[in-house]
Amino acid sequence: MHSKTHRTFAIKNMKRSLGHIVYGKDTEALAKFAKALGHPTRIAILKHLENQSCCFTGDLVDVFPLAQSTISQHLKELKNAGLIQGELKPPKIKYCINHENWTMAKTLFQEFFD
Amino acid sequence: MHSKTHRTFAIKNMKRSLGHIVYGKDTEALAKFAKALGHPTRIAILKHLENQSCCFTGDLVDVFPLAQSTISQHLKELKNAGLIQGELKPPKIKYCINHENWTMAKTLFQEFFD
DNA sequence: TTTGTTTATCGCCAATAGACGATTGGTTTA
DNA sequence: TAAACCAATCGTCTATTGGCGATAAACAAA
Repeated sequence: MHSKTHRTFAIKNMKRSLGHIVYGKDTEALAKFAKALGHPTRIAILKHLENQSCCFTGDLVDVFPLAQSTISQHLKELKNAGLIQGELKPPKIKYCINHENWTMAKTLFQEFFD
Repeated sequence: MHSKTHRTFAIKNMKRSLGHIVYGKDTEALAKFAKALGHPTRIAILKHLENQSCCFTGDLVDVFPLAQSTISQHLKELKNAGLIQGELKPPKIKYCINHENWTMAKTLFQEFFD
């Protein structure tokens, strides 16, 4: 019944995390965005995208002293968080800010900081 | 000379990360704040602090279904990021938002999102 | 001084993250 | 078809994170 990845616990120790805690939707969403922003390379990539409006993976490989696979990995995480989107522009892939989610993130941070 | 925690590399493979990349101050700062916000429990703790204005570790242990040591760890990370500060109020410790850095973070996110 | 209360730290473990090189897959162009 | 190009994915490695219980440290009160 329990997920194999989590320990069981004695009843008298209840209150301990059973798997994981569920937070409000906004809390989860904000944490997800923040996590994606929690690496300087990804911040830098996004700043670059804001200037260029769009760009290709190859451009970034030239800009940052990182392996192509590493850049690709960061782009994947930004995409998973919904902050960017990739458009097939053969033979390249054009990455742009996802403005809808960008606005959502902006609003969430705004509200959070009052 | 190199930190032991980083590989060396062949000269012909230059362009690879020598230890780590140095980004602009704002980029680093923003990533650091974002990283601290990158866990829903820490978001929830901060929201709680915003409401309460201040609180003790013990209060949080009652609010969240997490071990005292886990809460303490999250508080430590928030403190390291500068988002909160602890005031000795024996025998307890009162945690509050660090308003100076809070404002700095707010501004950085604001600027980042345009 | 001893006891109780509160919080931080330690040690451990599983899971995740971040970096790399190498390989694969898809699309053009020769 | 073959060759070239670009980006994603795979496999591996190390470091970090997040959780826990147990222990230590700090201080108040008895």
